Amino acid sequence: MRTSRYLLSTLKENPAEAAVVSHRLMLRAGLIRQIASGIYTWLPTGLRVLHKVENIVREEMNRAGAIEVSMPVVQPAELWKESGRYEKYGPELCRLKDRKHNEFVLGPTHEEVITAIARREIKSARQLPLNLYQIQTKFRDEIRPRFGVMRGREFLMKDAYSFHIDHASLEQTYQDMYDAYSRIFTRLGLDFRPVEADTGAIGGNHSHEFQVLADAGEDTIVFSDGSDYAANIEMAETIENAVRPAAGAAMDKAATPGCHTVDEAAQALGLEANSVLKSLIVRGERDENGKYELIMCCLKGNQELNEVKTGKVPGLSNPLEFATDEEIAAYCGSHPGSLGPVNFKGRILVDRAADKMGNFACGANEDGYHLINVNWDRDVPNYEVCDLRNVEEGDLSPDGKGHLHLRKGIEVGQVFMLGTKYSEAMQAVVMDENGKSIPMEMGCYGIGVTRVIAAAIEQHHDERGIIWPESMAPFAVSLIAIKPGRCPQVHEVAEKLYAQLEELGIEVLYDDRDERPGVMFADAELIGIPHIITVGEKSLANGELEYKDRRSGEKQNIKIEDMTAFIQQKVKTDPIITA
RNA sequence: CGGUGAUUAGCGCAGUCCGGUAGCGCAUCUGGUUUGGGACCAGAGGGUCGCAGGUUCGAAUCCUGCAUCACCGACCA
Repeated sequence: MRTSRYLLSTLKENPAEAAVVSHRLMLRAGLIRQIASGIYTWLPTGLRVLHKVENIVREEMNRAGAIEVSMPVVQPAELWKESGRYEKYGPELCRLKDRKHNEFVLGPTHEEVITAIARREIKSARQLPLNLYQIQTKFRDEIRPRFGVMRGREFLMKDAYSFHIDHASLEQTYQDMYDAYSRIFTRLGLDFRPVEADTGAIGGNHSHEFQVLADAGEDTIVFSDGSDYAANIEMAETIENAVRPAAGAAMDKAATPGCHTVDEAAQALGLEANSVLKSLIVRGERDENGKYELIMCCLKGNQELNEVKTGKVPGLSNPLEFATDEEIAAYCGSHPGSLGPVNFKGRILVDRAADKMGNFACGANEDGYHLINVNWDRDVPNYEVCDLRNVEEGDLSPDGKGHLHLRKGIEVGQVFMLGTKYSEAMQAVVMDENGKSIPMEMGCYGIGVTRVIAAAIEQHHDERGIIWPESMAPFAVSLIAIKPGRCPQVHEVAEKLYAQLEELGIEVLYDDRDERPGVMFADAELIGIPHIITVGEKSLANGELEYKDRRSGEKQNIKIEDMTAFIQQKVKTDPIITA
């Protein structure tokens, strides 16, 4: 490709709206342009990268035995009503009507469509297992799109769905997909971790996320330094090895006027936050009339409630809902900030770490007062101990091996065992050997193709721009001719080398603009092309060309006649897994 | 959805408090000088000041409403 005939679209200045480095560089390098909040055009350079990622994903999916299909973006609402998600999915599901007032949705995911296909096309258990995938546009009307394509509303996703006669077969395909994902992200040059994950809105009973480690990530992941335990913080657990101290002096009441937070109360009482109990009021499960009870959750004052784990406690609202201040005042007789388990009239859940506290302080259920020297059992006879808190840096690994560490991650893929959630709701059944019709076991497996690109940039950049992993680069080689208009030999050599590289099937961006060298170097480095060849008068005098490695910055001169072989060798270093 | 802020040339911004001929830098075009890391000089083009209404002799500026965008939070494969 000649730069003079291409749309480079690089920006010299930083766009005002971009807060994270990948968003900024994607705009500056001319990969994407925003057309509305969370909705982007992919410019030529960006699209080349997108195709690179797609092709690697496609190769590995095919290798793992999945079959490619393409499903519609616009889907009849009818299917979503059948699965029950038309009501359940919420405002993130974009709904629309056609001219005949029929209801449709923009697909945020494709379980409904694939299940409708499977129940019609799969006629015999002998066709199983079957794994179908597509690489296709999704639309989710996110509350707050941000960070460019990292959390867009319209995005490209590879989604695969597998169908099985039994759970053992599902487990096999789940493992195959897990392995395929590991190969994909390795080939893409990403530093990633598979972690145990919550199943969220998709449902199902077992799931792993593939997280790319990056400070800009929106997820917190937890892993052990003594084993291969790794989990999203939503799921992560720990072992509490503290021992509850013996109860001491009798419970007493202390005035804490104006104290509304744990820290304020602790300071007023002359205690550390970890000696004060944090009491939160949440809603229980709704009954058929929509009524619910209020439940108290107790944590150590310096620890955080984990809403996902708490929502899974039987009898609690899930997703977890907090009580309003009005509900709390009416029920407890005091406001948040003065709440505590002593004489609380409802169900009390105590986090496992908080259960190890003794002689602690807590709210008195009376505005402006706290209780001190409180002890479980003695002062609070009825309570349940559960796992309610977020794990913290340095906590023990739940397998007893090593300690936990927290890092930020970008979720680029997730694999789920769905079980029969959709096949039962939508009657996707096959006959078993006894002639009995049974719902198929299902799995689903997603990769955020557009998000992968942002994640790669978060991990691979410097002050000059993007440094693409070889496998994702929009071009393998940047060929820069210094002032070809002034020196005919430069022009001649550059043109010849360009033709040779093209002939070899190496993707070259040949900067033939006759710009000042600084402009061309800056663009090549901003776009992140891994190999930069410069043709200039200086080294031509010795019969040489200049080579620069974008990643290491190392330069070397190569004889003109050796350059094509040299580059062929360089381009071959793509870390393709041949397993 | 709550909080905060923004919207002026293709991009980045000033001007708004205190109403009076719409500006700066970059980019673009022309001419010249330069020529190995985002050149310099001279000139030119480019604007319904987000939209609608109001106040005023006069509105980018004041008032009202709306829209869009961003950031923080809540939420989220």
